[in-house]
Amino acid sequence: MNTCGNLIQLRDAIDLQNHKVNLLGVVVGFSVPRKSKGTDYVSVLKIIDESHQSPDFSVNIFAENLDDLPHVKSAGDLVQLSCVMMKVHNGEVYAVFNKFSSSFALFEGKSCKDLCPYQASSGYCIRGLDEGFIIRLRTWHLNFQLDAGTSAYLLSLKEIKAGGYFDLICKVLLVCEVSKDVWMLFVWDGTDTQPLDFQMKLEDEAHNPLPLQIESSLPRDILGTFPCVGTILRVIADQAYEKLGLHFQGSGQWVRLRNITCQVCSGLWRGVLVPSSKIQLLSNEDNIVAERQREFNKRISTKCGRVPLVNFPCPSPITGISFSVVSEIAFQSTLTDYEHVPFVTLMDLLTYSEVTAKFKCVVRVVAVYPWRAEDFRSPIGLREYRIRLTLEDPTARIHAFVYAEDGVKFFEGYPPIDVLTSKRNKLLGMTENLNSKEDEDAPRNPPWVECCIKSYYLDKSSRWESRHYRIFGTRHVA
DNA sequence: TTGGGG
Repeated sequence: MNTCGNLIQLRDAIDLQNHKVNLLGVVVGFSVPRKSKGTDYVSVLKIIDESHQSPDFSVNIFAENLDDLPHVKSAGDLVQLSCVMMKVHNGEVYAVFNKFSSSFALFEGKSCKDLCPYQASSGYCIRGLDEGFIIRLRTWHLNFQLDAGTSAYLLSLKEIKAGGYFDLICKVLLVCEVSKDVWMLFVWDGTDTQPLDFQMKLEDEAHNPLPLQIESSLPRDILGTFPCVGTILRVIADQAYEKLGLHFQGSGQWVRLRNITCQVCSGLWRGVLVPSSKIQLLSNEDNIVAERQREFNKRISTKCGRVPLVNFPCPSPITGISFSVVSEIAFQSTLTDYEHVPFVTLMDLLTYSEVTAKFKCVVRVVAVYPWRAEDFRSPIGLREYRIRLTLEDPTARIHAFVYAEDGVKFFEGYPPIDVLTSKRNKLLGMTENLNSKEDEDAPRNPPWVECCIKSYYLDKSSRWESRHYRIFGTRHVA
C-alpha cells in the first residue's frame, strides 16, 4: 500500500514540485500505450479536476509490460494516482508515475456508483477516505461539459489531404488486428473523403489489380454493423502500438484523434496513427460530435443523401450536370432504365440482407479488365462482352462484370474499336485524345456515373461466398 | 531512462 498522504487537488499539487503526491482526476485524453524509447512502455494521461480544468495536466506513466499500463475505457473515467512525483518541464508541471513506488486505479465516471476500480496496478489499495473524493469528483463532472474544442488542425473526412498532420473527430467503429501485429482503426464522421486521381497504368489490372480495400476483407456480419453512408477511413497504427484492441473496447466511441496523418495507397485514403498521436475520448454530447451527427442526419434525410457528397447538393464539379432532386439526377456519360429508383451506396449493396438483388448507384470506374477495347469480347464462340470493372464510391469498392446482352446495352451495340476505346477512356477519366503512351499513363480522374447493379450467386450451395455483381440496364452514352 | 503535441 502506498502512503504519500491524502488525495490533493491538482491546483495544490502544482506547487509541490519534486514531492510525491496522491491525485484523483477525470481522464480527458491519453496517448495510446506504446513502447518508450527506453526499456518500458509508456502512456501519458491528461487529467482535470474541479480545481484545474485547463490546460490539461499530464501524467507520464511507465511500466515494464504493456498490460500494466492504464487502459481507459470511456470519456470521463476517473484515475486515482498514488505516490506520483511532481516535476516541471518547459514551465509546465506534470506528474511522473514510478513503476516501483507509484500505483494507479481506474474507475468508471459520471453516473456510475461502483467504487471498485475496473483496472488497478499491483499495490493499489482503496481507502475509505478516498471513496468520498471519488463520489465528489463524479458529481462535479456530471455537470461539467468539456468540449473537444476547435483548432486549425481539426478536419473532417471530406477535408483530409495526403501528408501533413491533422486532428479528426470521429466515431471508432472497430479496432482489429488486420495482420500479425498490425492494428487498424475503422473510423467514420458521416462525411465522404474526396475522390482521388489514379496514377497506375491500365494494363496493371491484369497482374497487379487495384485492391478492393486496404485490409483483407472483413466478415459480412461485421461489415453489416457499419454505417452505409459516409466513408469509413482505415487508420493503420504505427508498429510501436501493440495490442491496440485493448483500447476502444466499447465500439462506437467518439474520439478526437490528434496529430494523425494520411496517405494514399492504391487510390484509397489511409490514416496513420503515429507515435506522437493522441486520443481524446469525447462524450456524445460534445459540441462538435453533436454537430457532426446533425450534419449527417440532415444529409440522409434528403433524397440525395446516399449520393457521394461531392455531388451534393450543388452541380457536380466533375460531370457539370445540375440537379436538385434524385429523379432529375443525370450523369453525363450514363443513363439507366430505372429513373425513379433511389440511389444507394456500395456499402448498402455489400451489406444487403439478400444475396440476389438490384441496386442503382453513383460510382466511378477506377479500373477495367481486360484493359484493351479489342479484348472486351471473348475471342471465340459467341464473341460476347465480358469485362470486369472496378467500381468505387466513398463507401466501398467492388468488382462488377459487364456481360453479354448487358454489354450490348452498355456500349449501344458493337461499335468499332476506336469508338469503344473512346468510351472506355471517358469512363475511366482519361485524357480525351490520346496521342502518345504518356497520355495513356497520365493520372486519370474518373467521372461519377450512375449505373444499375445486380447481385447474383454462382454456386447454390455457397450463395454468399460466390456472390458476384453485374452491371445491367445501363447505357454509356458519352 | 523513457514523455513532454503540432
